[in-house]
Amino acid sequence: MMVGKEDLGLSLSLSFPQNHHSLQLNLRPSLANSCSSPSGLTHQKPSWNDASAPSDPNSESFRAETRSFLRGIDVNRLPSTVDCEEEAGVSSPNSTISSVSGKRSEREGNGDELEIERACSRGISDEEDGDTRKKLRLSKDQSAILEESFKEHNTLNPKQKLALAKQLGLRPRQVEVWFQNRRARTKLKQTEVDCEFLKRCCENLTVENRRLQKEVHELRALKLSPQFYMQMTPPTTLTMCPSCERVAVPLNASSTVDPRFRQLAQTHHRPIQINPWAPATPSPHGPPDALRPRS
DNA sequence: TAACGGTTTGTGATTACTTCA
DNA sequence: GATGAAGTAATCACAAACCGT
Repeated sequence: MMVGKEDLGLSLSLSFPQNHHSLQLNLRPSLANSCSSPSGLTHQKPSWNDASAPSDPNSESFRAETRSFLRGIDVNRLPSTVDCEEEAGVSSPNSTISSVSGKRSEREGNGDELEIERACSRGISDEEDGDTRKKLRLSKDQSAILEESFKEHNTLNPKQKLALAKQLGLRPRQVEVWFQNRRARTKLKQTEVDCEFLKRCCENLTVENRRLQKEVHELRALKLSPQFYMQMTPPTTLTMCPSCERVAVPLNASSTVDPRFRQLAQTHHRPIQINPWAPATPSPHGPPDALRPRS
């Protein structure tokens, strides 16, 4: 994780436990790729139906062609002719160059929302008319407002989306995409946190398991010794440990008790460290949100 | 120290698929 | 069961930050 860089994205809704300063997220897919998803589904299928498109959508040459094709086209070019056509339901030969393309835009492309989209688009293209525009990056203010909104509700209803878009001077689709990405990345990060938590749980349970096995061994060894029965305190003096509900031997028990047994009795009621975030020292932090019992 | 090029990270956007009313 | 809206998962592409030379 970069230190000097602002983390506007994912830090707000996540509480990191002690000793867990940062988590590295590498969302970058392998470049050589063809990486199909684990489920074997293909996600690379382009949606254009242009007859001139390369035959194998997954081939490297196809990608190269696509890239070189896109290179001359501004990805963030705001809807001018092509996009307006798309809003009207006309399909583009290359949907990736349009920020309002696809099914979603078709369903959104009506009524007030469309009006706002058009208004926003007009406004921005006026500003950036002429030269090739770089990939859009939201301003700090825009990001901050989106973050605030996300903290309040991580999904938006259409009204909220429109209002937010209007407030930020963005298209509703952009707001929607921002929220989608934000949810996805929050979830991803939470998954990593949960994974880390479970790993620590597992480690602690392994340690505890070893300790208990050792204890069983020791008890078995004592059980085999005849002295064990002779020197045992009468059952009436046994008490129950309130925490672990095992039979405990009072520390002031008869001095005639086998010292090995007494030592065992004194040591076996150590508190069991349950909190995986603090294997050595007690931590005020509990488990990650996702692992807390939900009400 | 500045400049430069390669690498890594963050993020806007798209697409295919799933879920649910 | 069919359909459409809204969501998720996976991925791409690019800008910016980082880093070694």
